[in-house]
Amino acid sequence: MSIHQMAAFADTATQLHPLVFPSAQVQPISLYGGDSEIYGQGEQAGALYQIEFGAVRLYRLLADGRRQISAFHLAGEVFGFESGDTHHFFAEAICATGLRVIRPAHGADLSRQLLPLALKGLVRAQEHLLVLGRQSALERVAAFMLDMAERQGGLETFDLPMSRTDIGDYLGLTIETVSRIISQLRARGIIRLKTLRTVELLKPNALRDISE
Amino acid sequence: MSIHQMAAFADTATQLHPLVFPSAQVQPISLYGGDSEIYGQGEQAGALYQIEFGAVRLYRLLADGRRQISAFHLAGEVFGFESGDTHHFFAEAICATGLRVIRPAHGADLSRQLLPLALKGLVRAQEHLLVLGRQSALERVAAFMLDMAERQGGLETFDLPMSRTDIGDYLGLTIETVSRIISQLRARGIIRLKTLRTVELLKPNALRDISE
DNA sequence: CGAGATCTTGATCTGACTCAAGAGTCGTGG
DNA sequence: CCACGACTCTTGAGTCAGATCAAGATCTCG
Repeated sequence: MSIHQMAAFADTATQLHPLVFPSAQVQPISLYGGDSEIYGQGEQAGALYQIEFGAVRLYRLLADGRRQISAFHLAGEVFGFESGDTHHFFAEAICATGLRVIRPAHGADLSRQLLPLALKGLVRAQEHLLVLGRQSALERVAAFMLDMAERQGGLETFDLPMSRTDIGDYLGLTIETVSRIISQLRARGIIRLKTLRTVELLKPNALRDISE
Repeated sequence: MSIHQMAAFADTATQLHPLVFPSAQVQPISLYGGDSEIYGQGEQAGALYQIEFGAVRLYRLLADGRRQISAFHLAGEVFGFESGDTHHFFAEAICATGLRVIRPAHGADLSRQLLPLALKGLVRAQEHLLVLGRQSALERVAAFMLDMAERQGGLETFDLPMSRTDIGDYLGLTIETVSRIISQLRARGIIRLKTLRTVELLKPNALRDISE
């Protein structure tokens, strides 16, 4: 999608999962190209971001460049809330992405709205700990495919907006291992790739069996 | 500590980090022996728990028994808040533990008090994702030792209330690997074990170098 | 002091990583 | 519309960190 197409789309975009933020200033949609930074670790926090279209990765880096993506966020989801007043992570658009920026009015109390989001994120992160700590490469990729399918409406065909490198950095695997496992799932007739980034689930239950 | 000693201590225990929960019923301290369940996955949630003394593990299980401890909680900390109305994890006392149970009054809104705790937990969990996804066994154990030391006041000597098995299930390692790494840190003069569960940091900066 | 649990150490194995080519895909410009 | 070039993805061969299997050693507590 070109920047021009993005701008045209943004004009007509509707708020997918409307959030009621009283006494907060909801700005028009900001556009981000692929691989562009939304905020960086250490930056001043404060705004919230709701994804209108596109996808976002949140990640941390080690000094030597090792990267762990802690979460992907898709259309409709909200991110950007922090503990303390600075960001603990990097946020980047994965592909062409439109964000609705919400800047709470000074002194406004959004805890009622944010608590459910924070708790949801906490459960998600803790479940991901189980994947990274205790599951095999095959189990990780299977669980990832199911998660992406469910978050895109549960259809049998869905997109992977992110690269194999991103998937590896999310699952704690190398790009080669991710690729090998995808090939294996393909060879076993469990998934089919319509394109490199479009997956068709042929046997979703086989994936469920694998990921336990 | 026997149950009698626990009871005697509980009578005089003070609330370490008092939380103000208006319109919530704060009950007397409940006592738990080592390895006793506080709540289970799927149980009705609702109460909050503040640790007066002792330590707690939160964990999830896979069908075949693999376990991932998502967090340890020490004296003064609060746990038990959930997304939705059922628990997503198991909570167990690690050793003799006293808990102050807080049951919010029906309809009470604690989001203002809980949001900072949930956000803190979220950052903690996401940082732990980096450890599990991208760090070596040596880096994991080093980071764990530093974390435990800091959370017990930053002294050079601190306790490990949990077993090697617990540490392994928290760090995504086997008990043998944890033991080997501890032996290696000992051989390098970085730590000393006063007892099996009491660690003395001889070179905390060496640990910091290892864990980056 | 003794028995069971917990922890340590050794030997071997293996799943995932690393290094190294190739193949495929996609956007660009002629 | 096609051809080029760069990037992403796949596949193969060899290696290694951590798992597994198997004893021992040490600790704890009755």
